[in-house]
Amino acid sequence: MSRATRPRTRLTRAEQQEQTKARLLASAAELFAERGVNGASVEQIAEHAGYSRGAFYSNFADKQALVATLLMERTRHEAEEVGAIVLNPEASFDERMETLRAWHRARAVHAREWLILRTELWLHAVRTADRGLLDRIEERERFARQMLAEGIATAFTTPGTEPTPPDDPAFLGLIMHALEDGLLIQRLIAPEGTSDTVVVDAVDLLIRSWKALGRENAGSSS
Amino acid sequence: MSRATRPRTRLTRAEQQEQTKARLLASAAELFAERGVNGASVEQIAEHAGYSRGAFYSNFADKQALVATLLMERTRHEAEEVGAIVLNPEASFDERMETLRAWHRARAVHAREWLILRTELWLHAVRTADRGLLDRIEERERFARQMLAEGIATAFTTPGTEPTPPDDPAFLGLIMHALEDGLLIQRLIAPEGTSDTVVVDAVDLLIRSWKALGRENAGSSS
DNA sequence: GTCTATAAAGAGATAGAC
DNA sequence: GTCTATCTCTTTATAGAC
Repeated sequence: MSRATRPRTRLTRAEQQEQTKARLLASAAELFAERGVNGASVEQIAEHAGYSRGAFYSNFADKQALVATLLMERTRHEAEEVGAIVLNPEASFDERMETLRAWHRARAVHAREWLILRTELWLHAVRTADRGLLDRIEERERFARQMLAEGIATAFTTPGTEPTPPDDPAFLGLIMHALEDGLLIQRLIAPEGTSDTVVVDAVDLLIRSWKALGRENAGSSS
Repeated sequence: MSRATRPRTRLTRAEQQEQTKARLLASAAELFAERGVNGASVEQIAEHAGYSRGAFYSNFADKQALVATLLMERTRHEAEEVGAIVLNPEASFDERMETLRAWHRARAVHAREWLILRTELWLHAVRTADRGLLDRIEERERFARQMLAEGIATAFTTPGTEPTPPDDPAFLGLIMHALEDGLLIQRLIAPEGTSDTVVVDAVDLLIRSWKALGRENAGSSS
């Protein structure tokens, strides 16, 4: 059995298949961003990953299965990373926010591709009305909103200045999250007037504005 | 000549062709929203409009030409309508805003389809890197931002309360516009926590927040 | 101006060799 | 597990009838 002769230098069967699967997924992500889910054929995905159509079909039942896997993998991966940062109990709020900003900066390199891919995927999920896909997406969006809501709530309590946000934190988190995506889209399709710091600039302005409104509300009610 | 016998009751040749073209465009808009630009075939578009493939190709050079026409037609139409409302010199600011809100309410019925179609079209333009299409889209976005910027600026001068918005009106307009789209997307893919008045609620909160911040800035600088 | 028929290319998916 | 060959269906686009 040739497998026993080199147990470490080469990948095991299972590892190699995982590698093939991962390469196909990465290839699909690239091509989906570039040509859309419908615009990228199975042959192109396989070839771009260095395989043939046969390899594709021995790793995924069909094209739809690959789309589902890609969406779930990316969503879970992202949620885990952001979750690990934001929920880290050993870091202060400021430290966590700084780490999160760094994470966003690192991601910004592929912001365009990631935004297009994400858009392509939700569009695909909405169109196919696939409940499994839609549930995953919904979960991701709720998670993002909630993280932002908690961050905002913390921003209002930490400095010991104003005790009350001017509205439900969940609503403020929703606004922040929606704004981020909206700004990234604007930056993609109408870049004029959008610096590369628009998102953080906008977030900063909103926090300051809400603090001002919070102070006014507190003042008038006391 | 049978044409001369009923000069009014039936459409002229040119009118009929315009009607065919319009029907094909409407059909394409529906199917694009439903299945994506790549997912809707020429045959499906033609058949759904009540024609055959032949009729399609005698009205459009190819599929790409239809996409371009659709995008330009919708963009121009929308800009004209909104422009006519917002730039109406005979109406007061409040009247114009009320008319605009009514326009948005009327559109809300097809909000889902319109959002998906718009997303599908910008995605298609970005992917094909078609400069003509991209320029049209960019124009539309700039126009929307500018209208909002003017509306916000007016909101700060009309009541005679605070003279200065807390930031460049163009930036505030960008935020409002991005936020609108972002919220509509959130409402589509993760409706939980988004009432059917989220957009107007968010806009209202932001205006109030910016006014509060503007008052603070004015107070501290005087 | 619109329809029917058809050409030519590309898609998804399967079967069998290795 | 991956490749090559192949089947079948759909696609875009054109040509010629009416």
